[in-house]
Amino acid sequence: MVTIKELAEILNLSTTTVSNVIHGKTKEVSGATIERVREALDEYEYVPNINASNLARNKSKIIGVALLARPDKYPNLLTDPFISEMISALERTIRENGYYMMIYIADEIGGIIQQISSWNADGVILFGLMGDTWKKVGERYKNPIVSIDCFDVTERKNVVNIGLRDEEGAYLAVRHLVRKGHRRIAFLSDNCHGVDRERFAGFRRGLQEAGISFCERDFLKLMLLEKGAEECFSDLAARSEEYTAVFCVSDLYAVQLANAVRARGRRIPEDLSIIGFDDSLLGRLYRPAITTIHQDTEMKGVLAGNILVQMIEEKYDGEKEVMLPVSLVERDTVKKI
Amino acid sequence: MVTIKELAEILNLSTTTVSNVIHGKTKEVSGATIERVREALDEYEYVPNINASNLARNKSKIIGVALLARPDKYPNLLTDPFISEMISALERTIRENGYYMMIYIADEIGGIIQQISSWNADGVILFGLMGDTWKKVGERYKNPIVSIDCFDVTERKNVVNIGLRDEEGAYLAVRHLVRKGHRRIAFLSDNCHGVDRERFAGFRRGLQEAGISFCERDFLKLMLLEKGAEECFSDLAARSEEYTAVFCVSDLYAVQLANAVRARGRRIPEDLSIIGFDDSLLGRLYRPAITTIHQDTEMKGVLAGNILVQMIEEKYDGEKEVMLPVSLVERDTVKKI
DNA sequence: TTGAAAGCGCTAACAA
DNA sequence: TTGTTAGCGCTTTCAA
Repeated sequence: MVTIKELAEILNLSTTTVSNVIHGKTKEVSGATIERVREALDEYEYVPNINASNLARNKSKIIGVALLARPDKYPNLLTDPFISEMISALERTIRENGYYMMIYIADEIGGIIQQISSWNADGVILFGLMGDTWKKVGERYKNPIVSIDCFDVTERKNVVNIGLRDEEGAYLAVRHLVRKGHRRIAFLSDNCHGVDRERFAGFRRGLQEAGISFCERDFLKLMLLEKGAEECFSDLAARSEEYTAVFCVSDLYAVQLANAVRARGRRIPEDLSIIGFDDSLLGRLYRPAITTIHQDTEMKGVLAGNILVQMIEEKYDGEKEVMLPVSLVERDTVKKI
Repeated sequence: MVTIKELAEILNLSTTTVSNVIHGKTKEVSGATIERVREALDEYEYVPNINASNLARNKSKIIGVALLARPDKYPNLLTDPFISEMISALERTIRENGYYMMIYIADEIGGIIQQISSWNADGVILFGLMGDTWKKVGERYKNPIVSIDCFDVTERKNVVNIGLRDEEGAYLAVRHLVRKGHRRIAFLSDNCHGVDRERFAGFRRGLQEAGISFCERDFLKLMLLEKGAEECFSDLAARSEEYTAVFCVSDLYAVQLANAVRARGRRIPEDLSIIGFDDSLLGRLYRPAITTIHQDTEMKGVLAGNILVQMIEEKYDGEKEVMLPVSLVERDTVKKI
């Protein structure tokens, strides 16, 4: 692989000149020289060494995408339809902006920051953080950050959060169920933090508005870590028989619950109504198609990518927090009773 | 961020010594010095600059994962359940081996090689190449390559392919259908290259063995690019009425076909039997669960990652081609007639 | 057991 | 319009 220096020698030019035409800074280069350099670049198949460039510029063109893997979730994070839809959009956006994506997955944020700093990533997209994890990041990483679905965002400059009206989404779901005549409604999730806390709040508000009381057992909690997914859902399917409807915090869960319920010989939605969240590919393709709260997952990725690039290039002047809208998508898993 | 040089000054040592203890080359360093350096590393929160290290070592610890995006497929490659399962396994394997994954997606291989060379990736995983695309890569990229599902692999050293008994898989599928009494069987795919060519061959062999003739119209060809997915599948669902069973080259397609068929008021498997390929999450969660040809997608990713790392570290002494087995998974979309 | 110094390939301030 | 040169932070050979 030729280097700029070698090229310069071959052409009897300085590295500066060669470097300049490579980068299109040709205002002060004569047409003839440009031509000569271009030809040589082509002939010798010059390929820039990004590491060297990064080192010299103290930039990297890398956008780190950090996913916090909660061990109680599925081990294959990228397999989750919601995550993969978002990552896919993110990847495309990053690439189209001329940056490179590097994915970091770990179960604690410290290691991630380490690696991101090591690579000198120009910016970071953070996903799945919750609580005070924030502080650690803010202290140790000084480049722009876009977080997705985070809360309690710090006041730090250079941090933008892309969120969703989670509370409203869950509220809409419950309201829909209530309007369809349901009053015995359960909430299904694996935790009560982050977005799920918001969704739970919206769920409660929906019940309250309808004058329905809530007690702890109405929270169908998934213990994915302790038992397998299979058993978990089977247990909850049994418990769900006390209800006429259950609100699930994701389409993935909705589908799995539906299967477990059907495995017990009950029908969806005749015997149990189910409503999901996300409007992911899985829920759309499943039959009966999952009634759900739509969020524009792709938009989340695109926005996150674009905003981060703008921040990196110091062109961003939008809000510190962007809240994406939600909407109800009526499909086939909610029955009027 | 402290640098090694600064640390060396602070400690009144040379950069060599500091670097040595950082890398555990402590055979020739006194215990006291080791202690002092370690403490300083900690106190000043030293973070290595990987770019500088890469430049000096002429290595990168980057494994490039190149996906060729065929424009006639879905735009969001990572959204395909099969791809995302594999990438997920790959990511984990790469990470566990101490490497970093960089994804490159493009619709032509030239650009991908460029970028991979630019980053000086230690090795590459190639996915979805077909035909002579191979040659280009072999000529221009000299580090180890692991390809997944490729054919006509070059004789070049340093190239290993992870394949699948695709032909056998399709054959098993057809044999299963035949044993269940089916004789009017269609083949559904979007193309006839790469793995799909093999699967088609296995399909033909299965028919032949059963003394069933094949004519061109039995190839249900998806034209995803020209029309939307919706319309495509709707068309093919109509055409499928001439058959009692169709073999789909992926579970994703199987599910979509099933939906289109059901949208026409026909039932699966009562009116049409469907068999898929991959055994992906989607097919497992769908109801009726898709009868399919299992391939160990996760294993593909894990193997690809591990073998590539071994090649990079010059420890690989296995075959140039690894063929993973397939098996039939009977679920609920094939009826005996 | 420790250190000096060259060099990895590129950028950019400055000089000519 | 073009060239000189000093880094960027780290590794590694060779010398002390």
